[in-house]
Amino acid sequence: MSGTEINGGPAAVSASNIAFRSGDCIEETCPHNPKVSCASCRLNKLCLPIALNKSEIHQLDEIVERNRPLKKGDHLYRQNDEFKSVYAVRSGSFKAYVLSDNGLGRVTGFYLPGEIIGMDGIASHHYANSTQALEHSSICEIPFAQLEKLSHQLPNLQHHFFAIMGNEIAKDQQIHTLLSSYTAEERTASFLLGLSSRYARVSLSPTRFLLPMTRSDIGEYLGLTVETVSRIFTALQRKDLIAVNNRETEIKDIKGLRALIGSKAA
Amino acid sequence: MSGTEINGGPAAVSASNIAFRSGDCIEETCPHNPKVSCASCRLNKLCLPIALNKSEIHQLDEIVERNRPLKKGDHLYRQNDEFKSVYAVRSGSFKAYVLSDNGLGRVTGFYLPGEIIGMDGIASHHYANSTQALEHSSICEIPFAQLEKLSHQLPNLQHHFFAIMGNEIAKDQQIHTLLSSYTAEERTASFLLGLSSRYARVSLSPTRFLLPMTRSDIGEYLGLTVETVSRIFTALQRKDLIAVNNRETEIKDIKGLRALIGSKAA
DNA sequence: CGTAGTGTTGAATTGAATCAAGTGTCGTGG
DNA sequence: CCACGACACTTGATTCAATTCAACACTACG
Repeated sequence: MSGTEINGGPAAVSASNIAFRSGDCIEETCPHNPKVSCASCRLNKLCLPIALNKSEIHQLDEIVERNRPLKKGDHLYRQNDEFKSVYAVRSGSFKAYVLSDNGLGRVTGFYLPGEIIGMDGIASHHYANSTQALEHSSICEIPFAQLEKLSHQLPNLQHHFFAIMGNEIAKDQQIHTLLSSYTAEERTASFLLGLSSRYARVSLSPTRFLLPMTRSDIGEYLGLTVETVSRIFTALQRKDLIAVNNRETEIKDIKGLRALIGSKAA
Repeated sequence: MSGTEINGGPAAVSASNIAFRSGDCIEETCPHNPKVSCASCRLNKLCLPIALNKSEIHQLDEIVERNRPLKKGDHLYRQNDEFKSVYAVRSGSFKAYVLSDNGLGRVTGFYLPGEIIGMDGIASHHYANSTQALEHSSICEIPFAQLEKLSHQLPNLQHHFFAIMGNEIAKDQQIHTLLSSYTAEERTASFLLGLSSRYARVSLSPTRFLLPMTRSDIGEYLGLTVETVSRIFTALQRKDLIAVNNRETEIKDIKGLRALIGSKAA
C-alpha cells in the first residue's frame, strides 16, 4: 500500500554515509520517503516526537509537512525570508550561513538528521541566516504557528520544544568558548569529536563517516582559513589520530583527540 | 504602605549608572525594592510580561520570587547546579562564565536589566555556566516548572517565551560570526555598540555609561587578552570615536564606530 | 576531456598574544 | 583618615600562531 513510489530503493539516514551505516532501510522508514510518518520514523526517539505518546505523535504528524527532497545546493530558506516554519532534518545535511556586505560568508551551523533548523527566526519573524542542503536531503517542515498551537495543547510537546531551544542555546555558548579560547588544532579536534557523537546519536558510525561539508565550510564555521583546516587535518593524520581521504574520515584515536582539548574541557 | 523599608533612597535601573540615568525613582518602582510587582515594574514592557494583559501579568506575578539583592561578586548559581529557575535582571548586571580545567575562565555573556538569565540549563537540567553579579544587583526568580505550567495556560506567555529563547539563539549566532571573523577592533566596536543599544532599551543613555565589567571580562568575552582590549580602547580614543576614563565610557561618534564594522554588517 | 571547484603545501607576513614593567584605583583595617 | 595591599589598567618590546599570497594536484562532472 504505502510504498516506494516516489523514492524507492535503499537509503540511509545520511545519503553520503550509505557506505558506513549499519542497518538496512525498510520501505516505510526510508528517510527519503515523504510518506514516512513521525510514528514510523526511525528518528522519532531523537526528534520532536520524543516524550510524546502515540496519540500525541499522531497529532504532531498532522501538522508536519513532508516536502520533496532537496538537491545539493538547494536553499531551505534565505536570510531575511519571512519566518514561517522550523524544519527537522530527516536525511542528509545542511549548513546555515550569513553573507556579509564584503561578500565573505560565515557558516553558523551544520545540521544533521534529527536536528532542528530555523529557530533563529522565531524572535524577529525573519530568518537570520540562509540554509542550504550540503547533499541530497529531506526535511520535515513544521509550521511554527501550528507547532505553538499544538504545544499549547500538549504540555509534553511544549516542554520538549523548550528543551530543544535550551539545548541550542547551551550548544551555541559552548561554541562561544571554543571560538574565543581554542587554538586551531583544538577547534578542529573538537569539531570532529562533535560530528562523531552526532553521527553516533543517529546510529551511524562515530569513527568512520563522510564529511558533508567542504574544508572551506569547516573553516568558516571554526573561524579559520581553508589552508589552516587542511594543515591541521594533515597534522592530526601525522599524529595518527585520524585518517582523512578527501571527505572520507576515520577517527583512529578518539581518546587522543579528546586529550588535545583535555585541559580546556569543563 | 508599601515602601522603602528594605531599600530606601533613590535607585536606578543600573546602580553603577546612577549618574547617567534620566528619571527619578518613585518608591513602588524602585528596582531594588523587592515588593515591586511585574505590573508596576518599569521594565514590564521589555521583560517577561510583554504582551500579557493585566490579569495575565497578575498570574505571572504570583510565581515570580523577588529575592534579596545580590552584592558584587555574589553568585546567582554555579556551573552544574541543578536547574530550577530562570532569572530576570531587575537592576545591576551579571556575567556568565565557564571555568576550564586549566583554570582559565571564559565569559559567555553579560546580562543587563530586563534580560533573562539561565536558559542554558533548560535542556540538561543543570546550568552550563556560573553567573555572578558585577555590581549590587537585584533579580526576579522565575521557577521554571511554574513558568512552564503558566505558559501552558497563557498562550501569550508561551509565545513570548519562545520568542525570548529564539532571540537568545539569534544573538548567540551573531556572536559566532563576530568571533569567527572580526578583528580585535571590530569586536570591540561591536561590543560597545551592543552595550549602547541595550542601555538605550532600558532608557539609559546610549552614549554615556559605566562599564560594569573589567577589561579582562571584556577580553574573555570577545576572545581577546586584557592588553589587547586596553590597546583598542586607547586606539578608539585616539580616533575620537569614544572617550574612556576607567569604567566611564562615552561614545562620541556612533556612526564612526559603526563604520568600523560596516563591511561586515549583514 | 576540459574546466571549475576543492584540497594541499610552502614561504612570507602580520595581528594579537605573551612577557615585562610599570601606574592608577579601590576597599580595608589600623 | 590615611596607608597598605590587591587588583585593574596601560604601554612597550618581542614572539608566535594563523593568515595571506602563491603555486600546484586532485576530483568530479557536464
